[in-house]
Amino acid sequence: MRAGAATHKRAPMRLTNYFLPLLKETPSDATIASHQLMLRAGMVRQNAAGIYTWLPLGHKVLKRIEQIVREEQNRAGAIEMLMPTIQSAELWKQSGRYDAYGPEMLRITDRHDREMLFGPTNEEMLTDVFSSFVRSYKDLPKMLYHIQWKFRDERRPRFGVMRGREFLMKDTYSFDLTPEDARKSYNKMFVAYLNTFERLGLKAIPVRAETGPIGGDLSHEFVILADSGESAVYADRDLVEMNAPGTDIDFGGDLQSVVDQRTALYAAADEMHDADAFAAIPEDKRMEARGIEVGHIFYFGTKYSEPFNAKVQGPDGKPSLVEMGSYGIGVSRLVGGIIEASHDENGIVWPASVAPFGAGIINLKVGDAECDGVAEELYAKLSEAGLDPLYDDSSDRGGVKFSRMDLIGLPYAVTVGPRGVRDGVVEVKDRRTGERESLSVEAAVAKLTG
RNA sequence: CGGGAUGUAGCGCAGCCUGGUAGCGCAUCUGUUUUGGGAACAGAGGGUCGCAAGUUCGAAUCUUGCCAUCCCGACCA
Repeated sequence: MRAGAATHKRAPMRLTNYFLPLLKETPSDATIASHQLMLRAGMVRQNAAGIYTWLPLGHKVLKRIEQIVREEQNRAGAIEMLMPTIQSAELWKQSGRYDAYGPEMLRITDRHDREMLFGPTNEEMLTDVFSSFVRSYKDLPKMLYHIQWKFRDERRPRFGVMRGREFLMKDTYSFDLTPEDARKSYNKMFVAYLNTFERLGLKAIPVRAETGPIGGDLSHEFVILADSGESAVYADRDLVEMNAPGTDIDFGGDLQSVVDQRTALYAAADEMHDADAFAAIPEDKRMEARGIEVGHIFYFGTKYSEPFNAKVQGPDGKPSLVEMGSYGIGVSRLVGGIIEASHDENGIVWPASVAPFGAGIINLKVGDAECDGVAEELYAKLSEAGLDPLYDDSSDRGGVKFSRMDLIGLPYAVTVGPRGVRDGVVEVKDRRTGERESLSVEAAVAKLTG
């Protein structure tokens, strides 16, 4: 993306050339804030229950989130690839999940009447690919991931993109020789997730999750705190206030202490909640909140390596099944999740890291040579600094422009009007705080890019 | 999948009970005046009333079936 920015030139993003179909009134189908705001801000359009078209503004945010997720996976040593959306039923029969999955799986037959399905996840497929190439323990450990659309035919899709049927997900799969090594992979993802969510402007906490037949403590859900969250979360306040380890952490080093530091503190969702353990926390540290699950990591041992006979030869010459784990992040769900965690009565408040545009430029008197000149100058300088501004060059009235910028939630709005221009200033408004200040063009650019 | 509700213009809704020319607000288009927080006036366009059968001289309205969407619950990134 960085490299692309230098070579990928495009015309200035003027609102009059953009495709931003806003809604003034809230569609009656939407009941939670993120869904309402995504529809009103022209980010998505529903095509069927739980299936959405990503309009330009929503698409930009989706891609920015995806890119942050990608960068942190790469940093942790995971390797990107891409598997298909449509899978053959054969693989799923081999793992036994073709029958186990039930009606949530969208089943399709092709023209030759072969059984296919729209993948709800990719354990089978990747284990199959992996086992067909890897023979030696020397090829381990490996973490492979892809970011791909998936489909789960939910009984009841709802909450817009937060619980859609078609959704974009990042899923990583780890392959190790021993359970001890698998824990190291698990720890890498644990840390990568903390850093990822912090970069996304979110407060995400790892909560203990059900581990299934494998047992152990190697399963965590990452939840973000928001009033509209679907499940109750109980946690030690110290955990919530803890910062992410930071992207300069050494993924080649021992991460156990970093993980222990967090898992030692109480945090659980409804299903795993232990009232006694929670009561043991000092009262002022106890926190009950609502949470939205945005990530899930877990170790599942040889559950899939067994049916696919994914074995490697160890140093002792003996073949052994690979130890696996899988690690998901709901990328499209995060778009809604971030809005749930960050909005106000006027609209969305994007964290700068995922905002569709870095700033908005509002020209209050389009056609006035001086205003046009200052707005163009601002646009050029902010673009030059890589801020990717959106220039509102429409002939709408001021009030319309202001409320529109508030709705789409860009971090800053810079207003250029005849009054300010006369005095050599523009007005910079911080979307989050609402603070406004009059600054010279140079000072405004410095403030936004500094 | 159980329970509840709704489908009428792009969006939000009224009309249905009691059958008789399909309406309102916003948005859109034209014109004039406006223009620093969702402008005013004048005019215009836009609808197989979710679909299909039925009852009737006549159905948005009554009956039956189907489809779609949403809400609450149980389950999931």
